[in-house]
Amino acid sequence: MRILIGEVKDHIDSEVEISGWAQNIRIMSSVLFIELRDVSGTVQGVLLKRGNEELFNSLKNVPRESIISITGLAVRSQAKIGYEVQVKNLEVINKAETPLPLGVTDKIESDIETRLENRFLDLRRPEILSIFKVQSTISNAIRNYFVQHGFIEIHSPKIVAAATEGGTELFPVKYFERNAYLSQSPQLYKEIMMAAGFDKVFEVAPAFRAEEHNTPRHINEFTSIDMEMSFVNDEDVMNVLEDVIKAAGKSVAESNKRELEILGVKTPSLNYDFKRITYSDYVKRANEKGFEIRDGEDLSTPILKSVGGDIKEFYFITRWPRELKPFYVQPFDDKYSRGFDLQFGEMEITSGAQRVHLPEVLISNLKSKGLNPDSFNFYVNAFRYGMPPHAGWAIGLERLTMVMLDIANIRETTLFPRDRTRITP
RNA sequence: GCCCCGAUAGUGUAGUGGCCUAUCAUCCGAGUCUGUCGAGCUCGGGACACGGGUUCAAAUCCCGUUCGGGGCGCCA
Repeated sequence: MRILIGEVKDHIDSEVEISGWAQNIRIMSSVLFIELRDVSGTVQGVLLKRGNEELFNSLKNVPRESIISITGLAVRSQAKIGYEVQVKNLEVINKAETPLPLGVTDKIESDIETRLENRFLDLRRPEILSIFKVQSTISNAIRNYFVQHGFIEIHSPKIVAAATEGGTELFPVKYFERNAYLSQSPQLYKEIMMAAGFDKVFEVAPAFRAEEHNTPRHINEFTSIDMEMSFVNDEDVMNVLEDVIKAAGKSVAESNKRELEILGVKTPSLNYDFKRITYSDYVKRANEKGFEIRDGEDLSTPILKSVGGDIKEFYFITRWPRELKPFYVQPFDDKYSRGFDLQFGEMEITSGAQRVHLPEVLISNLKSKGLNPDSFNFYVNAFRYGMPPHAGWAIGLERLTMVMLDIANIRETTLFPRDRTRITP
């Protein structure tokens, strides 16, 4: 029975079977060492030449990263980690070709381009694997939170007919004899679920944005963690969001000690109240820092970097001007809305809002954004026959992973990023 | 979409008009060495993105193409 390499330490002085990638084979005149790696770690196998000549000599032709299975005695030794496996039986299951397009254990760092082109090799590196182990913890912690709080998980369509918000470009797809688009957001559908009476829903799914952006924080397909709740306002869902982020941080701190160590990242400590800063206050701070921005203008990247750079923690920007937010965001007064963003420093992690629930407000908002309410009938109709007040938000999973692990490029927190020019692998 | 920068062995780099038959490391191959190390040592292998131009002479200067990185806009 194969055990994980990480479990070998629990089987000292007994026989173990381990399988994985031979990341390094060091051969001396009469003894050789094989470093074997699997998802749980690495261990060294030792083989003496005496009595094993044939096997010993055959290993001289086994390239790095070949798949090998070893059976042998786990013993304490002078190996760096304090124990090793004395090889009794060794099977070369699948030889790797040489040279590797990317050295898995080389001390030389490859460019992100080379790494993404050979992502399966890049992902073998413990640091890179650790990023995605942490990401798994984050999404599961958030999922658990929702499930424990009575949310219903939904799966909304990703092929849609209409734009969601107007602003963002969509990817067109051929849908038999008609034109359709890839969904940029489940926004309209999760609101319809409030009209359907589901009360609290969440969805973890891809979102597609056809913007030709070229930045370290945008990709064209990302994972959106969406939620929507009925009979609540913007403040309520901000509180839920704060709880959710803290639950994720706590879960990472508890279950990813080894990964954080490998990544050289401090355990996320979220033992503070997330500040609520109004948009207008943010504008004031920007002006104090020498930017010339009037109330009503969008917050530019340089402003977010400057003002947000002073706040190296999670915080909300609330009460955005109505004209900067989509039609479905509930007005606060004539000028401002009940829309908010969750930021970390300069980075927008979440966008949320209390939503419009009265059909006449929705229609007037659509018109004032230059959209035709008729083309949103499937959505507006849901508001005509009993739509509760509701609010919700959407987290960018890759961005949340970035800020939790202090990673600068979103491509690092995406398994196979889809950016302006990359659609393979 | 606009602006800036870049492309040299499998990988990461040095190179600033002749000293380039191109540096170093890693890697790959051959040999050597009973123990922890990023193991060592010896020998060998492998590259100037593509197309055009300037020049006696181009990896190096100019133009175009392709690809990549970054900034801005936009957003998660």
